[in-house]
Amino acid sequence: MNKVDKRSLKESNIIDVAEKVFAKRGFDNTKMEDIAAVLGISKGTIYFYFNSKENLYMAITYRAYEQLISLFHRTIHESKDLNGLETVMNIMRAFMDFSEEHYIYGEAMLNYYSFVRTTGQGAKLNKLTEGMKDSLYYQKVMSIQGTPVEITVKEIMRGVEDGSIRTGVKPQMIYLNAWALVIGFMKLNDTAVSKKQTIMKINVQDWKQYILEETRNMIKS
Amino acid sequence: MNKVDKRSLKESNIIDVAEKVFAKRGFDNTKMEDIAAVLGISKGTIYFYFNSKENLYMAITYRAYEQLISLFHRTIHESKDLNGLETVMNIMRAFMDFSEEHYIYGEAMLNYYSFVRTTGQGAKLNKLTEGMKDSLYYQKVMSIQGTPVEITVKEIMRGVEDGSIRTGVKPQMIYLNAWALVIGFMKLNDTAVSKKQTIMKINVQDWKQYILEETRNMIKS
Amino acid sequence: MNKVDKRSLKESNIIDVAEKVFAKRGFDNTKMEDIAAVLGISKGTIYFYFNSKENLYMAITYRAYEQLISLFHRTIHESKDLNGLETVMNIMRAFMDFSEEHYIYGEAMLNYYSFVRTTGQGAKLNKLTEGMKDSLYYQKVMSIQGTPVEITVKEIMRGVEDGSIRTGVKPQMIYLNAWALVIGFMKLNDTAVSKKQTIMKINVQDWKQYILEETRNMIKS
Amino acid sequence: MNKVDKRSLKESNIIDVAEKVFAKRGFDNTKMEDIAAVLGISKGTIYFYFNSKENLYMAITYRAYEQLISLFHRTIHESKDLNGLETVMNIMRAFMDFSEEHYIYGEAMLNYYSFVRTTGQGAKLNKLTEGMKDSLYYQKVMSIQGTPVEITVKEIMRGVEDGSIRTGVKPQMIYLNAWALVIGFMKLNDTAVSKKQTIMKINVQDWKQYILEETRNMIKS
DNA sequence: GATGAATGAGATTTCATTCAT
DNA sequence: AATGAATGAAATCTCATTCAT
Repeated sequence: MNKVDKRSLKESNIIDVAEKVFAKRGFDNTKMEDIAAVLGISKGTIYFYFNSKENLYMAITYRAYEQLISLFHRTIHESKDLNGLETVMNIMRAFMDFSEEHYIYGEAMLNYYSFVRTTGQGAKLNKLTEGMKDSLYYQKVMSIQGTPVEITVKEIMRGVEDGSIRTGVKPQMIYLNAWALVIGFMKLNDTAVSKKQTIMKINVQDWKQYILEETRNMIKS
Repeated sequence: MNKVDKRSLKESNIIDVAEKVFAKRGFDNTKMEDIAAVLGISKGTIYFYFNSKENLYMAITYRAYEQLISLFHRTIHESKDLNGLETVMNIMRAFMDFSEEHYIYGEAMLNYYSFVRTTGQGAKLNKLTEGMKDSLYYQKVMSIQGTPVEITVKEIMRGVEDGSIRTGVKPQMIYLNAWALVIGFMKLNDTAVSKKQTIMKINVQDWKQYILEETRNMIKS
Repeated sequence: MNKVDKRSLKESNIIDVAEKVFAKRGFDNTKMEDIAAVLGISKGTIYFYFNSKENLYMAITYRAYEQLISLFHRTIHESKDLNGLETVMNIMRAFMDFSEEHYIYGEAMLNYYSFVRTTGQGAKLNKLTEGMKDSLYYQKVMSIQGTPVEITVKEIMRGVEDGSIRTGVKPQMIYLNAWALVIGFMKLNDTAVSKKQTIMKINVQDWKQYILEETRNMIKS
Repeated sequence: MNKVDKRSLKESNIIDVAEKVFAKRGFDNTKMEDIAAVLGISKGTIYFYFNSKENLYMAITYRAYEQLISLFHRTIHESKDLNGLETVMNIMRAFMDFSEEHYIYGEAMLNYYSFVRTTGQGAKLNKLTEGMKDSLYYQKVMSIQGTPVEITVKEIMRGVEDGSIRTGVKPQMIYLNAWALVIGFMKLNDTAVSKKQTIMKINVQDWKQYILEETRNMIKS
């Protein structure tokens, strides 16, 4: 294994662990020490690979986007024989599963999105600070952050063209709404800690099913 | 003014300010000092009225629920001549406006809900710690936290009875879904900091309108 | 004793100690902890009074200038019956004694001077950083830092007028030269640590005497 | 090129760069990494050639003395037809130019001198620690550190003998005084960073001239 | 009731140095 | 010889909380 591979393998290992620890304790309540301890290495080593806690978090964010994008691509590929509506529904189902499985990814992407949208307000409102913008990972995320919408919007438009999705609603609106639903589902379900099966006496899987069905009704032509 | 009134007036003043400061900077990034400074009093005084930062936050949470409940009651009262569907839609609209106006309340209620639901998992994901459960405000919130669902569910059932709302979906499911949508709207819109008018090229008010319309379609009979 | 007095007394106590510790170990090698330990208080308390290590150092610098100025004033006052030359010589002798007694003051003033003169070069070359400029003490020092030269120059001019000091050399040049000599004397003698009586087989007090005599020869008319 | 030559060439390269970096940022603010980066090599390599940061600094100190000595020798050689006074003045001028050109050398020599003179006081005022004394470079510097004085003193004595320099002042005193002036000039001018032309409204080159003239007056017979 | 001084337990980050390869 | 990953011992600074007055 060459140096580059070795390095990125190690980085990857660190992210693997950091992900879990951040997911369990939250960003502010996680100490670099905690992550290092789980890894069995020293704090210094983490700083050798990532230059700050924020940057490490940003690396996770990058991975979140990468994985989401690849998930979307895979889903689209697998749905290539289906019409636009079915494809979009498959994407949304995949998105929900993804959020359930990787709470931290959902969080990270939301965080990034808010940060970018509200930045320049001065203070440190987010876990992210202005200085973050110089980080390499920040840049990398910036470059791919728009992809999920783009590719989904494309499928929505395909659905409109093939007549499976209704006209009159902007594709972005559909995406936004779906994302909001995923976020609300994730937050109320709080998949970070609990694997509780019910919420307000409603079975979580039933709810998920309901969300998908209603979304379908909402967008189908 | 008697002692009790004087005390609760002062408490109220502190909450007023704390609310704004927490809303602007977030819980972790807000120092007790910051709040004291805005109030023009000393940190010690805040501790005299509230015993900890968490408890102060819990007081805000309590107020959030109080206000939401009173808003729901008021809305129901004003809709007493309308059918169930219209009433429920008015409640939801009120909820969305409320979240837009008081981001921190939305946050606080969500936080509380997650905490209660996931507690005992050992994690300190939430801002709230186990010790919090002994707090007076925690107890107070506990006692009213179920009210918004309850009264909304009642209206949904009225709608089912009067034929304006479709049958076959549990009222709780409807509430849950609406709440999820409100949360997603609030988080993506991030009304804490920005007053941006658009998001992903979508006009925020249009989106709100769309959410309400679609929710109506989803639940009407 | 009122609050203000109490506070400034405490500040003064801290400076007293910090001065000695910085003098003994140097700025970089002194930990805030060291100073706190000698004072028998906690680090936090020092940060309560001074906001940073740099600012504490700046407070010492301010005191250095204050004391030097008051020394110069006192010397001038005591020399009011003497001619300009004698007065200037008394000032210089006082300056040398001052540097011998308070090495750290000499250092601090030199540091400040260099910082101001060379600032804007970007990097952290000095113990002082750019951020320092916002510090209250920095401002205070800025406002009095020119005084020693000014009042000395005035006496030099008096000497020129009363015929005791030669013409043809700018008063600032005389001051600069004297200061350089004081610095060189201080640095080679290194009065921070040693109380050695000789240097290169030369008796330190003889050397001091020599410096003063030669300076007199240099400037007398 | 044999091994020894190759090694010392490499060492020399490292010193070349280290010199500049230390000069620009100061000892404490310079990281080994910085030096390695400029050299385009790894930190490990620097440690292969020098055993510690201090030792590297000591190597610079050694070079400083070497170069100063060779400069003095050269100057004396070139002044062999002049009398003692002129020779001594040429030495001093050379010394001043040297300090202006290589601030770090002036610093390093002063540092070493202070360290040797004040050592055993327990303090860690200096950049140098007690452990340093075992270093090879420390020993090497020790062996030549007295040379500049010695050879200058010899010229001063020649001046006394040929009648160009006044009697009654110990040659060491003259050297000490000149060195002090060079140090003061260097520190106030702070030639490490600024190339400012004036200081306190005095033109730096005029001041240098003044220092030399006055020194001449001080020592000539 | 109110103040603000004091605390102390961290948290992030830095960096000289070591060492396996 | 050279590398660069890894360490670990600090050091600065923060802030919720306490408490004497």
